Amino acid sequence: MTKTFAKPKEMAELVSTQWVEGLGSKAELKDEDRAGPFALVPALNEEHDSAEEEEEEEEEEEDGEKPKRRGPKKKKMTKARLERFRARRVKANARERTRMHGLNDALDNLRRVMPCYSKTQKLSKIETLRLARNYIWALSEVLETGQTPEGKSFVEMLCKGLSQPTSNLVAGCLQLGPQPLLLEKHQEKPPLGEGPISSHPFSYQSPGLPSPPYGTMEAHLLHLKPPAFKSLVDPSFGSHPQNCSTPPYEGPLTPPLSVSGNFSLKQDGSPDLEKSYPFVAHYPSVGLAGAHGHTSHFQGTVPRYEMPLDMSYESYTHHVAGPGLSTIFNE
DNA sequence: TAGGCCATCTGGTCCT
DNA sequence: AGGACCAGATGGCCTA
Repeated sequence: MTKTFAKPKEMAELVSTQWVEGLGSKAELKDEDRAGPFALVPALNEEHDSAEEEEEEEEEEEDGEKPKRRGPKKKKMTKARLERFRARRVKANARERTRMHGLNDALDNLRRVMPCYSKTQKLSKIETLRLARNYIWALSEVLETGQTPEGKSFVEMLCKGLSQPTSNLVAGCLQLGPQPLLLEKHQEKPPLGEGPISSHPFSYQSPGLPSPPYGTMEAHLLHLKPPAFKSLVDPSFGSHPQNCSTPPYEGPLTPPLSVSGNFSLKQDGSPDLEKSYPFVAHYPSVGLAGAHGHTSHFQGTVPRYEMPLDMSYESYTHHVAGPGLSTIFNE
């Protein structure tokens, strides 16, 4: 990143004060290298060159009649060695940057499949890893028990060990608050296609409810880029021709999963898409709940949008979000 | 202003 | 020898 070199003037000043003694302390080395491109500008290094030349002269003298020093012989930093060292360091730095960028890309891909994802409100690295751990754990529970935990406990599972702001973010994204949920089953389901849109059963927004921290639900939906679960089943997916960095993730951002239960089936075994999951959730503002300006109370009815196992992601998004948004999903 | 987060540089270690 | 990986150090940016 160019961030480090955002202040060329300061960098030039740094460079002008370094490298008087060849390989100096770590701090000196670092400052020099931090100068990056500037270190390679001859004009900035003139005085260092002269210092190095002196060293070379000293080395020549040593070969003469001067008494030899005791102890391990320190290799002098000749101009050539210095240049080799610098070139090596520059290359190593570039590799390290690339490596870290690959790591960050991978982390970003991980963020995208978390239950709450926002380009604008990115989870920190450590919180992403913690949430991922919890998410895996929660999904494993679902697989093992065959039952999806009730909404509140699912959020609790997800938020275990997370910081308060992140917990609030997750709860906000899932439209569940840190307060106990009051479940009611008398609310009417909104008509499919008219009502609120959900890309993820957790990230439902009722009409009149506060927007998710990342903005409107539609804005959130714009992040979605299926092909459905392709990366999970296609071994060839993920090969990257150029370098070892993680390939860009193009799968679904968050696998649909029901808060209220597993994929519900009608009596004939066909997927029941009509069921809704009504509840009233209260979550008053808590200390840090305003991490993303999401501190209000809400009440709502959450439709039970679940993707049946035998349904393609495209059909699912079409069904849930209507033709318009499913076009966005599947473009 | 302190603290959290991040990008980058660096030297050490291990491996090929 | 050179690359990958790692952890420590450092400084910048942002926010409460």
